[in-house]
Amino acid sequence: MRPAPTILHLDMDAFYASAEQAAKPSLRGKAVVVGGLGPRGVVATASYEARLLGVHSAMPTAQARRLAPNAAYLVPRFRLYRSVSEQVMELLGRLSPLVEPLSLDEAFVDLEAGGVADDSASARTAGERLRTAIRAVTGLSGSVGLAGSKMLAKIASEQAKPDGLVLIEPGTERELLAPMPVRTLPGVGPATGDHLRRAGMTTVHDLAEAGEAELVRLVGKAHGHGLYRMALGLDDRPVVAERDAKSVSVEDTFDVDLHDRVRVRAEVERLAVRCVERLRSADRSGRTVVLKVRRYDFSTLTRSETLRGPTDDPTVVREAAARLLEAVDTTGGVRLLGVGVTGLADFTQEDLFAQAADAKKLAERSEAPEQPVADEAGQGGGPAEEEPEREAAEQLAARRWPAGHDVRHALHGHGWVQGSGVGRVTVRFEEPGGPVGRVLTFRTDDPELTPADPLPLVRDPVDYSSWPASLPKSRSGPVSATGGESRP
DNA sequence: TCTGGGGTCCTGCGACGG
DNA sequence: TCTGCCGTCGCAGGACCC
Repeated sequence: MRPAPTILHLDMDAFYASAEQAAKPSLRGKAVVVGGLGPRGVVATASYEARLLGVHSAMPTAQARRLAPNAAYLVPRFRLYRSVSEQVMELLGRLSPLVEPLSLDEAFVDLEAGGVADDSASARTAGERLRTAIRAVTGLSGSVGLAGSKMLAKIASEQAKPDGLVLIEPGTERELLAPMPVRTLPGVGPATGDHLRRAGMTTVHDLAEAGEAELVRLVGKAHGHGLYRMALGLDDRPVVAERDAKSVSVEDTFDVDLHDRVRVRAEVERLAVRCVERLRSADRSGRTVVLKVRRYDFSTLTRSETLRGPTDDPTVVREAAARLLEAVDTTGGVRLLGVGVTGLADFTQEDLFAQAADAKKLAERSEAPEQPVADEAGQGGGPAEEEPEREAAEQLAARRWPAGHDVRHALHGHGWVQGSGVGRVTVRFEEPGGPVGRVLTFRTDDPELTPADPLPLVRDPVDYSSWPASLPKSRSGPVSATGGESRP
């Protein structure tokens, strides 16, 4: 059986960096790095210009700065990326009712469910039209992979990057995969890759040759079985449209390790409250509270506690997290703290009284006198140890004027923050689609200057409300995504 | 010069109940 | 009553992904 190329994988090219370049005309064609800018930040996305200099995702920002000292360094603006992502996902939804988003910039589409005929030419047409539509609506480019399975479609889009389309013809899968490094296969990361290499396997061909039993012996049952099938080009995982989240968590890495136990506890409680806010905004509750601690030496441990029933009560989660912390040795310093909730349930009326009573009993049993902890809410929550006042003021300004964020000036109009420091903020006044703008500097407390919302990347978007009008349909095609029945 | 934040899934182990 | 077996649950850690 040769699966027809009806799975489409879309991957937006260097998504965050491209969105920033589109939003900021002066950055077009320049090296742009989006990521954490603090001393412990890492790169989320580098523009292709920055990649040429050796910068890549997950690299410490400090290292990127050495490689690309003249690149533009920007903090991520998820609101902007999310709005662009929604535009893209809407186009995908018009192609097929079966769309599986993997992240803001990636998704699988089941073309068959969208009634696209199951031949290569039709798939290719759909893919090219999608790329054209995405560019028209968002101003950005995306790469498309087409194949008979998710795995192969993803590999195809990887090959298509940047700004291309690759279709894997049915029947060529094994031949294509054979010479590829094992790391190409989804689920093979650094550890498994090393493991396999030590066993003498470096290519997908090697895996297929080794056989299922050997792979299971090496990497375990589930993984080995899956790996063997993938090596043969077999992957029948369906495109799944909706998936419920299984956990909610928040975590913070601190610029400087935390040593003060009181401060550590205060941070844990702050995180617990943030976590519950997220939980509640998703209308969920959860039963297991997880505390995560990364120590000074990067060793990470988790401690969890399962409650009697699901909760979305901040007090219950906060107290559980604090109890879990009691059992953790933090001498030496803490680099990261996280609080999460798993065992999610749709919010239901729960046994609040029993829960609160339980928490109280446990608290009494631990005998630890409740230390009054200062409420962090008013302190700006900066993850750093005590600092001189001036530095604190600087940090406050940096938070108010993050690099890359939009601003509006009463006189000069819309712009973005190029940088801030020593009581000054430098702004470039330009808009998406416009000419490169000029740079002006203001006091950080200039009353004329206010933070602003991002502008749309495309000013006069083409009307794609009836897209796609006439994609090749299969004769038995169910319905078009726009709802009209496809009757002969 | 180090290594973010948000997730998912799997494995191994001990406890527990039938 | 004791023992073995089995399935399930809770917990901790590891690997992986974007």
